[in-house]
Amino acid sequence: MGTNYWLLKSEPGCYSIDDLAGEPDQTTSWTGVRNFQARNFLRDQMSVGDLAIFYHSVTAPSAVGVMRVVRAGHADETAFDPDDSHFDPRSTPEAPLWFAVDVRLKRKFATPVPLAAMRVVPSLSGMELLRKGSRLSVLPITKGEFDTLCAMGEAETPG
DNA sequence: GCCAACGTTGGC
DNA sequence: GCCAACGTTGGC
Repeated sequence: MGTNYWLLKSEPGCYSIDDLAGEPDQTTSWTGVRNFQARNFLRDQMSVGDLAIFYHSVTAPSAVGVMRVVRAGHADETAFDPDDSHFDPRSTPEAPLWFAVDVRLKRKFATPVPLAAMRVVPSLSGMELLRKGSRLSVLPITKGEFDTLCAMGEAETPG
């Protein structure tokens, strides 16, 4: 099975690409996802070696870099912690409800790719991200979409 | 099983 | 700050 491509959302006020860059090994567990469709992607579809776009939502919505999946789906430990804001008593170590993958920063884009810039690129028009009301925080993208976003992110700043 | 109410997400 | 869209919950 080949490499799959993903887009992972985070509000930078909660966890940004610079937070990831500051982690040991620039690696973290992508925790806190509490949506069943996104959970299914994390648990069932993401494999070691898959590549993912890091997307900042809400504040200056934009694609900001690339990550590699370094550990496949496993229980999201934050669901077990009553002091964590993502605590969910329905999830237990014996029968986890929520899952995470581990990701390592591959590179931060030279230039963030704003959502508005994506909207005007025809080859990106199929992305779920661009659909009005799209709220899925883990979503598959195609290799073509991934490559296009990378090219835009590494392009020289105009002017 | 339906559906209204509610809370959350997220662009603008 | 506003509001549209969505997922979840809970009454019936």
